[in-house]
Amino acid sequence: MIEKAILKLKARDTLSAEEEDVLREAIQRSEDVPSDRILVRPGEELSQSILLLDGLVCRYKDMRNGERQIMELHVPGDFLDLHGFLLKRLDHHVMSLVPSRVAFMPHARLERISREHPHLTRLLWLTTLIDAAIHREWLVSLGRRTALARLGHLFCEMHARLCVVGLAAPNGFPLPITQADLAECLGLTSVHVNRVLRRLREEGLATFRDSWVEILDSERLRRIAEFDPDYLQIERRPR
Amino acid sequence: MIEKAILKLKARDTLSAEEEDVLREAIQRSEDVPSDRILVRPGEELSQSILLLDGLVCRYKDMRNGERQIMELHVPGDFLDLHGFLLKRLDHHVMSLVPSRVAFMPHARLERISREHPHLTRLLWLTTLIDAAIHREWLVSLGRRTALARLGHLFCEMHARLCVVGLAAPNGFPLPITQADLAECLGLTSVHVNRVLRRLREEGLATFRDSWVEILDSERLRRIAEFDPDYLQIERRPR
DNA sequence: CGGTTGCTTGATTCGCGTCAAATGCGGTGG
DNA sequence: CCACCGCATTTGACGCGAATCAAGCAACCG
Repeated sequence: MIEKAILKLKARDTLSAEEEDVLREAIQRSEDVPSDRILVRPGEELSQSILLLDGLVCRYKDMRNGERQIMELHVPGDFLDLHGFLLKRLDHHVMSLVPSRVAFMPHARLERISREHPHLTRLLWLTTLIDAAIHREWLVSLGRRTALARLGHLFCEMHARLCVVGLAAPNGFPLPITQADLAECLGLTSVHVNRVLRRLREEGLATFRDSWVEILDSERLRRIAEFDPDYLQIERRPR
Repeated sequence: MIEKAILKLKARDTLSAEEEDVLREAIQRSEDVPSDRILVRPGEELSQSILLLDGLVCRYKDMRNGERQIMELHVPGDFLDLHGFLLKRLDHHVMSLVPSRVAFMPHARLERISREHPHLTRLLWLTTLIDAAIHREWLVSLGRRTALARLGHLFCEMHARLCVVGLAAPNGFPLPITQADLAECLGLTSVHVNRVLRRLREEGLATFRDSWVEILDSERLRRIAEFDPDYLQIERRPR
């Protein structure tokens, strides 16, 4: 059930059989959620964290005028609100973008893991550090990259992350969201995202149709987007 | 020596005398560094983490064309690269913006803390989660706020964070950086930052002169910037 | 089928960038 | 003591990238 989360951890360090068991046992139950379901609201008191088993989920903040900024797209194997274990209240929304499947881990279990399994705790901590690294890379996108590079970078990132959990093809991956959703990730409008997608297509870099991203020229796309996957920490080493 | 770090933790949870001792003992030595000194380079193998005792330090990434994006400003009491404990290599630079004083904590000590002091470990983990929360708020700034609101939000954030460690006045705080540095935080140019600072001044919201930010109308500034301090988690509660 | 949602495209506007030059000021050395 | 320099700040003129406004189209669906 939580195989993708295990894959994600094993891409960063070795995981003992015992640690794997502890994780499996900490999962309480799983549940299907429809599209556009808000899973966590800002300020809500939390007593469990949510693991994404299948689907696509985002975290976002909204502004007074109704605009949104999506801060991360979550793929299967990601914890959606592991930071809620210590923050207790989130500063943002967590929402499904497509019908998804999630599982729950009570904070009491996480607390016990933090007492009894230091190495596993460090690995969980690590996953929140990778989230922060993704935030930082998005900061660079919003602050310094052109719209074309932003889109290209997002495509490269999602491809790399989906590869880790076995959900990407060699040159493409599913991305079942609208152009408006993309705009909310990238700090743009949907109209401009549409124009930039056309340019990516016309220049033979990538296409986005029928909820699928096809990367046509990976080499050139990475160069234009200045994509360097180091920040994703996809490297097995003792942590 | 590490009083400000203690203050920072105590603003989020209670810290036992024993935990405080453990922290003090884990500090190896301290050192003065001049302005503009690079403390950590991306990719460099790390074996210790750095705590900022005094001064001002930033983390940034740079682009091929020489532009920079600053991702966080660090105030005394902050760890500069606690995430390096598990990441082992950073994806960005850490650089002093003014003459500063830092202290070092070997990763071996952190590893031991993670084995022997679960609650203290959770508090250290928490500080990295607060860094991530700051990243998220900056994402909203760069993605959705106007230049005026970005500047206002940064001023509000720095004031709140400096208050925690006792370095702010009721309506102002030291900010010894250039307008060009501000621009690199905010995804703007120094020319535009200059114009927007003028507007903040003319509208009676805030001033920035002689390395000092004076907040003239806190109420209105917060409303314009849509600043809500919840994301900084300045609240004592069990973690 | 009428209504909704997402995509596409054109015309226009505007916030911020770019380029350039002037001003101010602390530091330095003759 | 003053000429000079380097750096940060300030201001103006102009240009560009993305937003805004608006309209048309295709697919889906109850």
